[in-house]
Amino acid sequence: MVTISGAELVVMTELWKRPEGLMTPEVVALVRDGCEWDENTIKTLLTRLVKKGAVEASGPKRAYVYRPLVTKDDYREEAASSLVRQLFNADPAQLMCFFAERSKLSKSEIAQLKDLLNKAEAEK
Amino acid sequence: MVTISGAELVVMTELWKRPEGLMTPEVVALVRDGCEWDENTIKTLLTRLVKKGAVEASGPKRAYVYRPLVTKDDYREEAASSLVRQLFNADPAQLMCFFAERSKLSKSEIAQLKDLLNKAEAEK
DNA sequence: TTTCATAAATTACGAGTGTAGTTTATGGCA
DNA sequence: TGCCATAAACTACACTCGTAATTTATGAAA
Repeated sequence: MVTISGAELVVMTELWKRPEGLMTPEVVALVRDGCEWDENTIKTLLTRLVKKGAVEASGPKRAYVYRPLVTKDDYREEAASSLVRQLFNADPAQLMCFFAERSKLSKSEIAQLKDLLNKAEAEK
Repeated sequence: MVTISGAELVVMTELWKRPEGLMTPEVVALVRDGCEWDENTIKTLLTRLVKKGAVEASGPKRAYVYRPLVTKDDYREEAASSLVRQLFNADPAQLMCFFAERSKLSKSEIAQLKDLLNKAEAEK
């Protein structure tokens, strides 16, 4: 149950894209590509993520390699469950209906989803 | 884009259940039914919600009636979109797939969803 | 009319967040 | 071998949040 704040999530997102691990300048460059944060800001976020246990910093001093400890899938699970709990009566189906009704899904997405639902049904 | 914090959301949830409006003691009682917060805590949350514009306090002094200004549906939309943006590549279909794969949906829920998808498809 | 219960407002306070500036330590280059 | 760039650590600061305690104002009861 590591909590990741909004700004921290932006950094995590880059780390998730490079599971091999990244060094400070790379993280800074990647994050900077999407926003205007100061280098120090990004370093602060990295440090906080390490302190929280969401990221590990390994390797020699002055040349740390940062890697996510919390996986994207785990975090998705946590965040999605929390949303469902708070706003959709803890019932995932309600969230899905909500989206099915109001999202403009493409034909192929609809087909894909029906396929997944058929599989889920078959596994019962 | 009114932001509603976690604790505030608990209060909003009760207000959403009674759109007619509630007076302080009622809000306190309803919220207290689900948790152990101090009365003052709940009043603080109400005040903050009013200041944020998420709730209106109308009526005579010392007998305010509180009503949600932000609808539950709007807030669901905002929260769900934000989750999708941050963690699912801004693509609702990805969130739905995520749930379709890992949630234990009941047979009837699956049927309901397929039905909704068929309708969405027909409307294209 | 004075008092009391209590609704509303004000104040509190530590932890977390967004957003950096400042200081320190050090590996590599001149 | 001394200096500099810079990685990492430390400090900052206003704002939000969770969680209340305190103060003020007032309608109703005595």
